[in-house]
Amino acid sequence: MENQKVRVRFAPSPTGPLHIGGVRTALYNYLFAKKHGGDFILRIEDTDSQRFVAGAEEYIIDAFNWLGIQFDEGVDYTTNKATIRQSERKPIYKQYVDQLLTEGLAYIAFDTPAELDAKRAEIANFQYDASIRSLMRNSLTLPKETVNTLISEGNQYVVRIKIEPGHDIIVNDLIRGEVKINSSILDDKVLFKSADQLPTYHMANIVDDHLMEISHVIRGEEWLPSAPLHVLLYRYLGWESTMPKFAHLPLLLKPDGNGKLSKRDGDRLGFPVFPLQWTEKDGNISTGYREAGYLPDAVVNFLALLGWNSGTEQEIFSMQELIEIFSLDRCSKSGAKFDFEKGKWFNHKYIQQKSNEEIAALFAPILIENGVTVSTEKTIQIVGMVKERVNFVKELWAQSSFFFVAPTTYEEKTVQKRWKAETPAQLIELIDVLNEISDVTPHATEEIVKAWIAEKEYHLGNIMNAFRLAIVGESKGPHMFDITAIIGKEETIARLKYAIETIK
RNA sequence: GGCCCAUUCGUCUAUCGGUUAGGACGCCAGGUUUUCAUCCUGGAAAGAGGAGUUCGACUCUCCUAUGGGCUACCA
Repeated sequence: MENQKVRVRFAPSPTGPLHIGGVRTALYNYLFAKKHGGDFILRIEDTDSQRFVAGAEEYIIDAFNWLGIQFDEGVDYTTNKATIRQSERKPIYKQYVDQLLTEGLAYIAFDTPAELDAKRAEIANFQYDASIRSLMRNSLTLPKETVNTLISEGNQYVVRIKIEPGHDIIVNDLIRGEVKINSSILDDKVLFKSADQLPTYHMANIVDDHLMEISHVIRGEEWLPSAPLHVLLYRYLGWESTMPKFAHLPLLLKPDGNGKLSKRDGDRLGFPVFPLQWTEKDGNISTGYREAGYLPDAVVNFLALLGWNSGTEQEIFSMQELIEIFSLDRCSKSGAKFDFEKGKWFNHKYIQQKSNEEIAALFAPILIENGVTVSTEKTIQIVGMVKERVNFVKELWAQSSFFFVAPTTYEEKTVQKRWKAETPAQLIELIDVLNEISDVTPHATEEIVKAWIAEKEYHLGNIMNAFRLAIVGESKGPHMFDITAIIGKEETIARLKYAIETIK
């Protein structure tokens, strides 16, 4: 048992796009598995036929592909389809439900939703426990013949776990330590529904984790309250000695206010909560980290540090470094508010870290979108000049559009500040100076222009800022002579002439 | 309402009884940049409250408060 191979799973329900909190849970599972040379498994928990959403499963696999998180089992990467679905394992669960039934550890209940609602209204703090079940219509209160008759007549029923009250159940959590709960506050949870012949989450989850030899269950804190039930199920099924170890992760919280992070927060606060874009049935589109311009490794890094830290002051980690250094005992216990600003910073860092070639390749489609045709070589060069000023690849356009498109208007504030009465005459002189230059490299041009400014005793700042305004249209951008070298002498002069004519 | 979990700068966090309570994001200031941004330097900024235990508590215990989760024939 102690030397058992590490096998962990990510077990989403295909009820919609994968939430960023789910991504983090999966990431921690992945890091833990890889750290220990174990397996990471995808299992689709589609036991709720009502809430199934088409496309969700594909979305989940696409998202992890984008993030660079690979499953060892549960995905067929030639077709990009999930291979383990609970909805396809009905007979397996049924077998164990029957086992519990014959051993008297579970029972059949015929209560209708209406009957249950009535009881809830009647009894404060209603829970379906030892005292209540004696008042309800189930195989514990009804004669055996009646039960059989009800079933054969086609009445729907559920199977409930039979919980004995009055004893403590201990859950040993790797992150939280020992959590003790008294069985009296647990209710007889539904394990199986006759209507669709499917188990509920709890039953399917325990059976699958056991059968798949899962060693560690790493999941969100929202599962902590049902962990005692799960321990009980392992016990009832006779699997307690090989029960996986539990680790309940803190939740991702809203950046403002209270509550856990939800899809609506993204819409409301203007940041993605999904890895990839998702289009709903009604056509509503929720943006994703990918579409927002995030680099997948930046997202991974950012998420890894939301609820875990290395204990060092390092903050930038590659996936490989994370795998080496990750450990569950450095996970924090309290929920983490989602800080979108820090996410931007991570992306900025990752953009700087990448080569100009890589960033240029991501920028190329944006150039095409803007109707610009330019060589790869030049794109790489320009990216090198402006990438340090952006957080996202798409911001590169605003920082570099003047390389491709001449300004037709000029920022008013800068005109006021930089365009003096003598400026037009000086720039006409500058055109003459530039015309004489044969070596247009940044350095050579700079030498000559500066020599002219010095000779005429002009104010360097005044000339250069007016020059920049004419070429860029505003007061921003890289070194002036780097810009002129890229756009060329003809274009530089044309822009100067246009500015002289246009700016009054 | 009941049960469970949590609580260090605005945010993410370090600290595993003895520290000037450290780092990062963000913010502010200065520097670099002939511009803008980047970058560099500096600054403001925290132990929820109250009882214990201890020579000594951010750290251990209890109470309170606050936040979060669960309380479905959802997962």
